Amino acid sequence: MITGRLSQDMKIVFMGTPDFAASILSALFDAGYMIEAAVSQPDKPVGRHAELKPTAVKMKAEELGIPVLQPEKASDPDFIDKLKAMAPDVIVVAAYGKILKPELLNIPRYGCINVHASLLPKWRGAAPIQWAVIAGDREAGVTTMMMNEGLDTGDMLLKSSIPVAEDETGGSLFDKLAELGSRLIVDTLKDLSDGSLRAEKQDDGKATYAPMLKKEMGNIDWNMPAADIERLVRGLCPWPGTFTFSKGKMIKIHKASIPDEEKTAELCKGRYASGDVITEDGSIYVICGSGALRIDELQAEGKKRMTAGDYLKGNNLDRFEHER
RNA sequence: CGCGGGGUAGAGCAGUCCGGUAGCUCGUUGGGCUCAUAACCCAGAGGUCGGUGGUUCGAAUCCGCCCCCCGCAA
Repeated sequence: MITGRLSQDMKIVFMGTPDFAASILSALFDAGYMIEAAVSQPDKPVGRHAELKPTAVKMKAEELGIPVLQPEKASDPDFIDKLKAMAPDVIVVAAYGKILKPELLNIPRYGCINVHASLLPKWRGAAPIQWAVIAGDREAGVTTMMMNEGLDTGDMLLKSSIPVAEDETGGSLFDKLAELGSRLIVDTLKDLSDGSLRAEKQDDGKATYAPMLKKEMGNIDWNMPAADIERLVRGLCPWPGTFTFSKGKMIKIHKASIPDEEKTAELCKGRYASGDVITEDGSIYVICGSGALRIDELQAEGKKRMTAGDYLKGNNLDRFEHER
């Protein structure tokens, strides 16, 4: 493994917040880059007793001995001054979570490079990974780009893709893309120092958007086709999760699958309405707008996650509702 | 001090309000029936009822404190 001296001498400032970003930071460190500072969102109260929890990037940076900055606003004058004083050659941004102004984008000599977890221009925005799963994309990937003022609209540098597995979840794809992105950013910086990097404009006409995930998105509408619901369950797993209601109580759906055609035909033969539940032999089947869904793992209020079989040993179900 | 649910047999639950032999379903063990079975029938094993202190003749149950798990909200 040969890393050019020039690249190792590049001064980098990193900006990012969640796990995905922490992986990227880790990769840069392992590749031997000088990281002047890691910028992350302020700690937020999290958990059952509203304790302050450091971001994934902050924890990783502290572990690696990299100074951490957590400005309330990325446009904060003091913060901008500090960045300027560091005189970074490049700023690497991964899921930082805030729009960056030109004032900041123009600080580094080579500009700001973003690692985005989609094959741009597809899935611009906050939650590209989950949307790829929800939409049933056959392939997903990561793209590095030169940042501009828009939302993931910058010129693309390198791109890398992988197939989406049949049983892919938001979480599993997240892990794969974090790995892929880690390699891609290192390659990108290497090409940058080689001078072999070429930027390519995005085709705005083909752009799609991946808006931030909201809890409410996980409220299952049983009138939807079973296949769509199954993808939604996978895409929103493990966060924010999908759920439904039974007898006024919320039930989380952790894992679901599509029964084979024979089973589906048998289930849909009866006079059932969307949301009706059929239980047999330790399995839970729900009638959907079209087809039926088998619930494999679920969780009742105040209870732990369990298999359908375990749940049925002490509970019964007749219907799932869209509202409490 | 954000709101709330829960901890009872290997698993999932009931019983707690109104103290009085610890129960259900599944699993498990042995036996039976059957051409056969994951099906059916019979029998059995398996619990210091999260911990601890108190009230009581008597506590899973009532009261105090502690530990652990989980949902909501942020």
